[in-house]
Amino acid sequence: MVNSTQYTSAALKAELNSKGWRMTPQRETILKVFQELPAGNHLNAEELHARLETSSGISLSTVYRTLKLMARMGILRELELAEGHKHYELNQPYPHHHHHLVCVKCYRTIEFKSNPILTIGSKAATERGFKLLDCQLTIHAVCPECQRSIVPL
Amino acid sequence: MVNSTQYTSAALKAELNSKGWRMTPQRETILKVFQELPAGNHLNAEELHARLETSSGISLSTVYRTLKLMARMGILRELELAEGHKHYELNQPYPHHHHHLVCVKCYRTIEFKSNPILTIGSKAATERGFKLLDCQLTIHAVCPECQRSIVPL
DNA sequence: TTAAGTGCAAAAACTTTGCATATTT
DNA sequence: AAATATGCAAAGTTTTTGCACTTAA
Repeated sequence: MVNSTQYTSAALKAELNSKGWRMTPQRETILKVFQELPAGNHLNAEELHARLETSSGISLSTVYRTLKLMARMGILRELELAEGHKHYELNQPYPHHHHHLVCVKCYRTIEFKSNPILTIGSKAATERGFKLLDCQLTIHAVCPECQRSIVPL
Repeated sequence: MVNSTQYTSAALKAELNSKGWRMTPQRETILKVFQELPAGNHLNAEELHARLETSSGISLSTVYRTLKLMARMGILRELELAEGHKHYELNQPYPHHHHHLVCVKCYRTIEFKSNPILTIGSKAATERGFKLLDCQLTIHAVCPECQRSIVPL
């Protein structure tokens, strides 16, 4: 378990309460799933729901509501890597913060880090008075394998 | 009309043909719509279809198919700025290439440029053998106005 | 000619919402 | 006690697909 200490459920509760929202077992469980997710993994709503269903019976509605809430709070990052559905991962601070290189054909995804980008992104936001939540470079490209294949689309 | 000379329909035809695909009036028309779109504008499938419907009667299916095709060819950029639907814009080279700063609450979007990011992105792709199609930094943040409002979500 | 592209309508996939009930604060 | 959150089922959006017909190469 690599990332489990980043963001405690107490911190989540505090942040929720400061805005008049509430901590619930569902939200705590969902946070935990993301914290225990191995680096480089992402989940969409359906996948998260599948993991939760067995143990806790959290509904799909709540999954969607929680993902949106946490993304807007800056706790989760919304990734648009593959077709059709958003994926989510923990929004981690500096040493773990990373970007994505995605093959538009096979959707293979590679993570990479870059401090300069983080710096440029923060500056772009703050100098316009925006409060930064997330800063992600997404590179769309064709991977070496797919460059060779003549497969269409 | 600022960008009309960037990418001719002849160039599109050549690129399509090189892969066994075909130029069609629909594809030509859609390219033209994007070329004539004022800087800073984006269209989703529905909006593009609405513009086409009046004159040319291009179907929604074709709109979706064409957007996906052109995005994967690197001609269009797929943007994930607001809720629920993708937006598209021309994927423009260097002097026009830009990134997006988006308010997660009101979805106000600001474009900004950065050469260093383009450089870092190209390098990240090519040093892994990927052929670069697009490189976009998306910054999620809260705009000054929305920081003041206590409106939830 | 013949393989790719289009339009249509139907289906699929994804996400949101209304409402009664349960829970935090 | 009051207001937020949840679960369920239903509805809403967005996107894809099958198929017969058309058209570019």
